[in-house]
Amino acid sequence: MVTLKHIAEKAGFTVSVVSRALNPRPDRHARVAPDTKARIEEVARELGFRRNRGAEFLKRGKSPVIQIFLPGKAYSQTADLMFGMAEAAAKEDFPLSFSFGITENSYSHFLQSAIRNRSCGVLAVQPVMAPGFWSRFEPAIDSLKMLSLNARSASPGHVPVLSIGYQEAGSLAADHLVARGCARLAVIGRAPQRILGFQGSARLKATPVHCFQPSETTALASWIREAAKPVGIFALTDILALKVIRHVQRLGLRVPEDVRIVGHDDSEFAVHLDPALTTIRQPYREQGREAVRMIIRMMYGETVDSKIIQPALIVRESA
Amino acid sequence: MVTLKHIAEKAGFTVSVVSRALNPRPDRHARVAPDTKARIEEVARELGFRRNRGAEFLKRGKSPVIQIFLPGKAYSQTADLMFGMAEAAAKEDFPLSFSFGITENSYSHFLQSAIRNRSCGVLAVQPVMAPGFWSRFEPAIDSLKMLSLNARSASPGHVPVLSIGYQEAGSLAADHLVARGCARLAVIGRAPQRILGFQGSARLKATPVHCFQPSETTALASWIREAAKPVGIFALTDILALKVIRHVQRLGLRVPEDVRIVGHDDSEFAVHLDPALTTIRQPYREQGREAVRMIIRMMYGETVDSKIIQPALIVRESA
DNA sequence: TTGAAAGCGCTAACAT
DNA sequence: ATGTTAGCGCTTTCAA
Repeated sequence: MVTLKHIAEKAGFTVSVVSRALNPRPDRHARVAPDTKARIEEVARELGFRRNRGAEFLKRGKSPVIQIFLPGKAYSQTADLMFGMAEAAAKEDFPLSFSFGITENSYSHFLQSAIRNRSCGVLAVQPVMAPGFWSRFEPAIDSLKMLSLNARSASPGHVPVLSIGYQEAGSLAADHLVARGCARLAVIGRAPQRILGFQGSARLKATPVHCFQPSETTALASWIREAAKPVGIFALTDILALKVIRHVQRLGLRVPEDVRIVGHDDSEFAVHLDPALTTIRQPYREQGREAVRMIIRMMYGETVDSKIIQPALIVRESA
Repeated sequence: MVTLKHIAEKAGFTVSVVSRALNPRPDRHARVAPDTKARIEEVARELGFRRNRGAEFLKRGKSPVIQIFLPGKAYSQTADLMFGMAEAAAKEDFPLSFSFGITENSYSHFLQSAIRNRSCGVLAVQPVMAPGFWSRFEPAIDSLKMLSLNARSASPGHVPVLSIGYQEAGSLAADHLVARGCARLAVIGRAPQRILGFQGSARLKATPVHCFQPSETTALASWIREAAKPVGIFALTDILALKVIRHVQRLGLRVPEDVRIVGHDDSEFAVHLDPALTTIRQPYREQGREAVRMIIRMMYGETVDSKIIQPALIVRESA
């Protein structure tokens, strides 16, 4: 429980000097001598000082708590995101508060609560919102530092976006399947961006793409039977891939000889399937870490740029 | 951003009275008149007041942040736990800080950090610790309110434990398999408590149990071939169950007619297997919620009792 | 039963 | 470049 006061006493300065020396964003009008700064930092290290974030932000009329809004459904992905966020936040002693929801309404509640709690850092996987949504929150919303994750709707003013490369995922899948000799491609599932990326890359290779809904497994089966082998399928989740593999094997066809399958998510079970699933791993954990790092910078007044984190293709046996 | 001050002004009292009226744990020496309390609570509700936890605990020389230590590995379960904790904490405006680790050493780091941060609430899935571990933290550890989750090692003094019913899980599996006519039972995987519960219940029904390591799939296969049908298998994770189903089907046997299989975890993919997996669902999410509720009570000085939360058998097609 | 006042750890004017 | 001071929102003596 070492405070600025302890450091001040030991180093022979006042608390304000110590505060300035250790402040992550020193005011240009409040400098300390280099020697002083070095000395104070040394003492702080010796004593194992960790700044009390609550007190720091209390003084600023704010809360250090980073408020986070996530979809309460998609399991492993959300979990990964949370893991990453928790890691990065713990490192800097920033507390977290998670809320879950998928509707515009629950998001609205969340924002109100963030404003009431004087939180200045907000991380959100935003639901699809009606136009005019943001006007409800003016002008309080401007006091919030926000970072949007995988944005689908427009955000107010200049809210930066940290995205996962969904289009790129589709692209990777198509390129891989074509490279493995598939002249006929299909995609099953609902995920506009991934489909877009898949179609885009397939078009470049002049390869036709058929799209199927998750429920259209029989339609997919007959398409598979008729198409020239080998055929390539991009399943938009690993669960779908699991189902497709089962169907293909029931049809008496072989994976990957006749049908090559790429999944998406790199779920825990993917490696245990037979054949082991080739799939796309999204760096959710890294996205979580980066999101927290970015929002912390924003909480200290920096501006950050939007960016996209790229996925990786994990090649196993199914394609 | 409504504070005690706003309420005080509107209700016509001083801040101290408002504080006492709204305090979750009012001192017996600091009562307010029932009318006053009612009036103040009304105003607080009207204004949508939410207590600033940071300031509240700052005054007490503590931090409101609940520090949480979890194994960084087992995915879906840990995620569920986190979901539950996050839900309960958000409801009461308590911030969270998660740390991940599995070694004694990382746990030691975590505790030191919790002490340094003046956190009074600690939730931990404790690793296995050497005897004498706790003496390193005396007497600072006593200032921490701790709740242990699924404890395996002893904790200092009277640290309560909130457990998952692992033994009960084994019990449920054995009872179900016997009720479904299995006269021969096996268990595959590593999880002492679940195995104990399984064996215990099987013994009561005078049914023999064979134990297999996760790697001993061939040994399991030959055991299956020779045993009188139907045979019952308890797979200690759903992933193992997936593998066993595959092996059984390759042997030309049918699930569940010849071999009945019960998994554990109720993973996302369990329902999509063929046949759909009968499995045991552990209430991790509820455990997370309850853990946070308990630790909050402890942070306010209440004492809580250890307890066990019971799992449920989800009957599908495989047994 | 209520009010006045001090102070938790920290930051940010303002003064020196 | 450093010191002094006030105050963030809240709890908690101490007095009335």
